[in-house]
Amino acid sequence: MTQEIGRRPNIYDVASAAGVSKSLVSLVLRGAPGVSPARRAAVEEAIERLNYRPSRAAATLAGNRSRTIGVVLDDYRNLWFVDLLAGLHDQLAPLGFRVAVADPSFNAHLDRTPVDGLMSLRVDGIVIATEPTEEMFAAVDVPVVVAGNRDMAVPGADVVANDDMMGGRLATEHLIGLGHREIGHVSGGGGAARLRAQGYDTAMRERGLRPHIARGQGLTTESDGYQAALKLLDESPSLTAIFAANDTMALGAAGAARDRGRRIPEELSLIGYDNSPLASANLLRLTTIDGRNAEVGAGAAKALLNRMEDRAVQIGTMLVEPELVIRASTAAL
Amino acid sequence: MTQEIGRRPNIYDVASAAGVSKSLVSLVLRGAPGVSPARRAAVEEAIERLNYRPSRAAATLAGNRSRTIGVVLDDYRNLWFVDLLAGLHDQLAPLGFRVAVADPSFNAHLDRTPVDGLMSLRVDGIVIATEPTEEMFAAVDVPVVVAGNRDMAVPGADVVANDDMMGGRLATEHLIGLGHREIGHVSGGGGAARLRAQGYDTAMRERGLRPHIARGQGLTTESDGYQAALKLLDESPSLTAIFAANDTMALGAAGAARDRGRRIPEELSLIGYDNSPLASANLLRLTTIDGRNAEVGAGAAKALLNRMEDRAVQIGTMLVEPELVIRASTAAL
DNA sequence: TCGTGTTTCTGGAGCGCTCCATTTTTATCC
DNA sequence: GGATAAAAATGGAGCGCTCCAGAAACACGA
Repeated sequence: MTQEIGRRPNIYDVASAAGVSKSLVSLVLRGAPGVSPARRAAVEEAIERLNYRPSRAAATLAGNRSRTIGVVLDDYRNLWFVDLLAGLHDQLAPLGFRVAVADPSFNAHLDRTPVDGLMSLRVDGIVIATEPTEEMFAAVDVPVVVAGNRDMAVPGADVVANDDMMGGRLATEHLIGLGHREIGHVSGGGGAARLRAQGYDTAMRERGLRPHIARGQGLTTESDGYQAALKLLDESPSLTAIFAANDTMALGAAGAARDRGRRIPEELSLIGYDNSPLASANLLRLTTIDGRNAEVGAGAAKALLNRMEDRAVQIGTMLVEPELVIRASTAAL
Repeated sequence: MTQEIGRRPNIYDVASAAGVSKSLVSLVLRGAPGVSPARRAAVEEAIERLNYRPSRAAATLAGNRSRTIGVVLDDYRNLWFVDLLAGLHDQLAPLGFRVAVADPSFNAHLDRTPVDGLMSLRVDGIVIATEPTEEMFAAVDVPVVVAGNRDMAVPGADVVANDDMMGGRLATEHLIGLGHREIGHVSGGGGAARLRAQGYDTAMRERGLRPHIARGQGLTTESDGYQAALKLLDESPSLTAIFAANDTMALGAAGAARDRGRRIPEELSLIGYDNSPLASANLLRLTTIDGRNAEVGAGAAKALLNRMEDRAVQIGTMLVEPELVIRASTAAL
């Protein structure tokens, strides 16, 4: 036994324990074809016996790639990303790729942007699931796709998103179809919110209805939704329905409705956006727009994979069609 | 210019651009003392000019440590982890450590447990913020702390958690103090829930009150809370208050109360646990127990740091005192 | 001016893998 | 059975850093 105690086993330890070369161990590790079943079994047995865990650092360094896709999130509290990650994961994991999320309150002491952190990890691709900024793209030479936001036309970066404008229209037309005419919109900061508002605005004007939009102080949090909805209800008491730019803001709007004594859906219809876990909560049973984030995630994965094979291929912008999910927060007037 | 195009700059490129040795660049990178200001500036300028991003893979491999702490989460939908991460981050980031979260729906294709993935990353420590299982500890030779769960007495692993039993008692005593006598408890799976139930049970029995505990089908989700609360309300209509094992289940319980026509807090007081972002939502204004997860995170970070310096030091179990946060979901009987 | 101590800087070795060219083994056919 | 092709296995080079021992530069008192 040449292995000293206290040292983590490496690929050579496994090789000698299995009676093969380190290269063969490497092949087994990567699931390469063309390894005889007998040797493969011997290597796997040795791995198990030694409790060997390959060093990703060494693999990344030697292979000049990490087989990891980085995801930049914005806020854990807004749960729209959960399905996005699931969609990414489902596509990527079978191909041996890992998904690494960059902490939203990212390691600012060490990097200027979350993307820096991912680049120093040598990720093979990046999904940006937050408002993109110019500086994020500064030092990136791997495929990038922006998910869920069509705001920024980044040369060379694909965009996969749900069609927010269509979703805004869908939500609004659902309410109009239920007989509502006085419909308010609770909006927030950011590109997706802007497009949703635009869809709302178009749908309203097409029917000759007057849009009422209130925007919260901050971005798209519950309290922003609460404040904006309060404003809407106070300034336009004749409103019979509210479309909120996302489910979290819809939760805020539901609070505002309760505080103004407006029962949902009897006295006020409410529709959200994202079909997040929150929307299915029994207290809300929120009618919402499902942006089909799992499919957005899957699309982002495919875009990345395409571009990793061939940098020239570009899908440009891919839009996923959103769907109306009717629950109990909207009712006929 | 010796740097070929198309290749990422490495430490040698920076060194020659700055007219120093690679070792000096390494020192600057790590913020080491004893580098003259002039050289430091030259190196930083070169880094900037070349858009250099150090390879963490190489640094990890060479240094035999990643300066990263891994966190194992269970479910992104249950937001109690948000403050925990913040607490960890605040302690660790100033010391140059990164925080890496292991995806809950972890890369099962590649690892047997989320911990495997972190070990192959060569993290310097691990925080387990989910139900620990035996196999998680199998191949781990770095400091581990279990956060938020006291269930498992793992030899050699510190435990930092809020005092769930005390919290359960606090919640129950708050309700008793408001005059409630018929108090139900909505519980869930997992060790923390068990302790909270125990605190509830003790507080009830001490006052000679009969405990009513309902447990959902699954673990601790909204729908588990909904079902359990429905059962409670239907089987014991005389209940005037419900203590839910966490805020997510309390959301479910609020739904059940609404569906049974019990207004909160007029006809039913409701108290949750965790003081998650959900609890402060205007619709709920949920009275809850704040487990002070940021402090739990900070404590976990300190425990890890201690043990990284000296493997023998052990804090054992550290309990953070929970606090009652009174909002609007509980009222005097 | 020179020695001595201190601060600053440097080159070499090596971390644990992957990739590639090459060698060895096995299978196939005449 | 031997030549040839295909499959399986191997050794060496090198990825980009950190760490360490030692060299160079500098400071200062005798």
